[in-house]
Amino acid sequence: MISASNRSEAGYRFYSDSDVRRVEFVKTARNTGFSIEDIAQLLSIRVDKTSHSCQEVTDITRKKLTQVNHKLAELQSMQQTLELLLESCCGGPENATHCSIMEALDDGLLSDAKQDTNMQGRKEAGKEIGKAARIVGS
Amino acid sequence: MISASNRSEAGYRFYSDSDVRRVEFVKTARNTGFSIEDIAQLLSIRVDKTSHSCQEVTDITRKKLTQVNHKLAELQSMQQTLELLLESCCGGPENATHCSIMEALDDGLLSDAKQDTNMQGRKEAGKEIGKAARIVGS
DNA sequence: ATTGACCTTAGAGTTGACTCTAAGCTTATA
DNA sequence: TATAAGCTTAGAGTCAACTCTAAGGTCAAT
Repeated sequence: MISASNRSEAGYRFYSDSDVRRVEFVKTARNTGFSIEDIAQLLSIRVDKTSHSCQEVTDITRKKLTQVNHKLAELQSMQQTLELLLESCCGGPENATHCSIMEALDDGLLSDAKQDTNMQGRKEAGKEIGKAARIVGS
Repeated sequence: MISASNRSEAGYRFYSDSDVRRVEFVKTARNTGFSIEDIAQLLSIRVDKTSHSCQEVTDITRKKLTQVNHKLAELQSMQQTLELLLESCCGGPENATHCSIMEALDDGLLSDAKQDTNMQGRKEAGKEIGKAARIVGS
């Protein structure tokens, strides 16, 4: 993606100004949140702008924005939950027998029944313990 | 982390109610954003609450919140940038020769000089192309 | 000329959290 | 009592983006 355009006799790379500009482009795109693969696409557009449309570029950008928004929603929900948990717990040196964080986790955070937000990428959050789960007393 | 407490003669797992409660605990923690490792810690507290303090629990929680907040900041910055980019580009079928997204990436998004926000986890964002980079014209 | 810093390639290892496979045994049901 | 569905273990593979290593060659400054 950032190969040098020519080499010394011994094979050392030489970077032209335009190579450097390419690298800067990559860094900027990286900072903007684009993945390596996205950037490969953007670069291939960059080297031949005339045969690519603005739409292609906005498609990539919009897709990324959608992902970012999704992740943001997840994180905001986590943030809220974590803040609530922290508010509820004394955080002191006493033992955790009645720790309200532990209790909340035990009780499935019943307050705000968020479910499966987060869960990065997992399709089905894994199947449940199968078929009524051979559950036995206690 | 979620081993069954006993087995059938043939080795099939039997899950007791308390095993199931443990699994629910894990799921809730997962939904809250805790990593597998965090959860292992929380579980070890859970099984013997008397020898762990509330502080240990809040430490784990606060650490996670810090991470979440950090990631949130990154994502918010990305979101803003991506939105700006999308606003600036026509997104039409015309070729990308003057695409303002491409231009913005070329110019390092000079508007709001964000730097190294994002860059997930990379220590130093990789060293620069070494020592003035053997740059040569063009 | 020596030398220390730096470059080259290639490949392996890491992280975190999965997902998939295979071979073979067990179970509940029809 | 067949039999399909489901369980067991163990290990390999996947994803994304690094990070590290090694062996050997090169370059620039002293």
